Formats: sequence, C-alpha cells, structure tokens
Amino acid sequence: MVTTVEIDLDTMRASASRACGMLKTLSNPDRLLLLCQISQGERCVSELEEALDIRQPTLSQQLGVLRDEGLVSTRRDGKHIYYSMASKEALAVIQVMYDQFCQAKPKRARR
Amino acid sequence: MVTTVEIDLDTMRASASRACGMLKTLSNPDRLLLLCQISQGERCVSELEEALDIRQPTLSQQLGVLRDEGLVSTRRDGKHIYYSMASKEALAVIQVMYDQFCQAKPKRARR
DNA sequence: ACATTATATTGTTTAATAGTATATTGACTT
DNA sequence: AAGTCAATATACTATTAAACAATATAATGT
Repeated sequence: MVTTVEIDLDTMRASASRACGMLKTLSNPDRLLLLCQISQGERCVSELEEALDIRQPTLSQQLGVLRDEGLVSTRRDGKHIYYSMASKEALAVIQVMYDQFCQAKPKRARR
Repeated sequence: MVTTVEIDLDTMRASASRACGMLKTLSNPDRLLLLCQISQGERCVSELEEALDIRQPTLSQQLGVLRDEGLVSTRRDGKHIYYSMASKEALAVIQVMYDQFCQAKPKRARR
C-alpha cells in the first residue's frame, strides 16, 4: 500500500486540528481557572466571580467562549445559572494540567 | 485566616499562567504533530520533515519554538540533529491528547 | 561543494483583550 | 401587573499583538 503514509497523515492532521481547537480554548488563564473550578462541581456565575475575582463582563464573555466550544453546559435555577463540564476531553486535560502544575512536586523519589 | 482566599488565588493564578504558557505552545497543529512524533522517540529534522510534510523553514521555526519553551532538547550526530522530549509536563499532555483525540472511540459500553 | 539545519526578514492577516455601556431574565414587592 | 432589583449576557469599540507564510541567506559538518 503506497498511500498508507499520506492517508495516515491526513487523519493525523484532522485529529491535530481538533485537538488544537480545544487547546486554544484552554490557553487563557481566566478560562483555565474557570474550568478548574467547574471541574470540581457545578458553579453559578456569582460563585465563580467571587472565587476568581474576574470582572463580570469578562467572566460572562469567557464563559460564553467555553459554551460556544461545547466545553461546558448550563442549567438555570431561578436567577442563577449553573455551569458544569460538558466535555470529557476537556476534563481529562484539566485533570492533567492540575496534576502537573498544581500538585506539590516531591523532588525525591517516592518510597 | 482572613487572607486565605487571596493567597490561594495568587498561587492559582501563577499556576494557571505557567500552564497556559505550555498550552499555548501546544496550540498549533504543526507543533502538536511534531511533539506527537518526538514523544514516540528521538527524531532528526529530516525524519520529521518526511513524516509530516512540513516545509523546512517552517519546520525549523516551529522546532525553535519548542526548544525556546523547553519542551524538547537536541543532540547532534554528524550532520543530523536529533530531537527528544525534555518536559514531563508536555509529555503528559501529549499522552492525554492522543488518548482523547487519536484513539478509536467505541460508542458502546465496554464489556 | 554539498547536505542538513537554523535564522533573518518581511508582509499580511488574524484575533486576543479590556473596557464601557446596555439588554435580558427572573424574583419580589406592592 | 407594574415596578424594581439582582444576576447574567451581549454589543461595541479600540488597542495591541502576534501568528503565519514565504523567501532568502547563514552556519555547520562531511
């Protein structure tokens, strides 16, 4: 099969493109912090605002990006709107980022 | 401790900032494909060029970015320069991205 | 001299971000 | 049911940056 490499390359490029889309969405400190919170459980906007100290329009705008990209979904309860994770891919990445960048790093070997 | 929230927030912001730096570096299809290759084992530039069909200047430029960000390191062997992974954080992310975007996705429940 | 890889340069396009102002929706009061 | 307040979303604008491609050239090793 002479074409094997090219076909695989197309597939790889397609996957890389999708993967990059998600990475790009995650590549913003505010959005990353938002997902970090939401990944630990449903949060409403005012909770996020207080926890992260981000101005309301910015907050709402960034939440909008996360919604548009399908990373989160919402549920209304009275005046409040609750956000939760809607993408297992995003959840997996957030988890790894947390492990790598937010966990204590023991320099010594584990016993 | 009244200051707990603020202190934690600063720490979180710092971590988010570092994490975002890495995510941004990964947020490019060429670089992602390059890392995907390199993460499977040392590769020289011409190997990467052939495997991915990226023009030489672009290739070299993107490899430069990965070097600058400390994600890869190099080793010279004669005319060739071999690239390998230098960041366990990046390796962890690449691994997850591969699992999430490049593995077959069985729609049915696993038995 | 040739092969391999890196850098410089430039132009173009794209888009990220912040800020301010305003709109929408729901709940509560009277 | 009209009016008001709280919560959230959207619109708009300006600024800045910065990503990317393409071409040309440099550096290093054989």
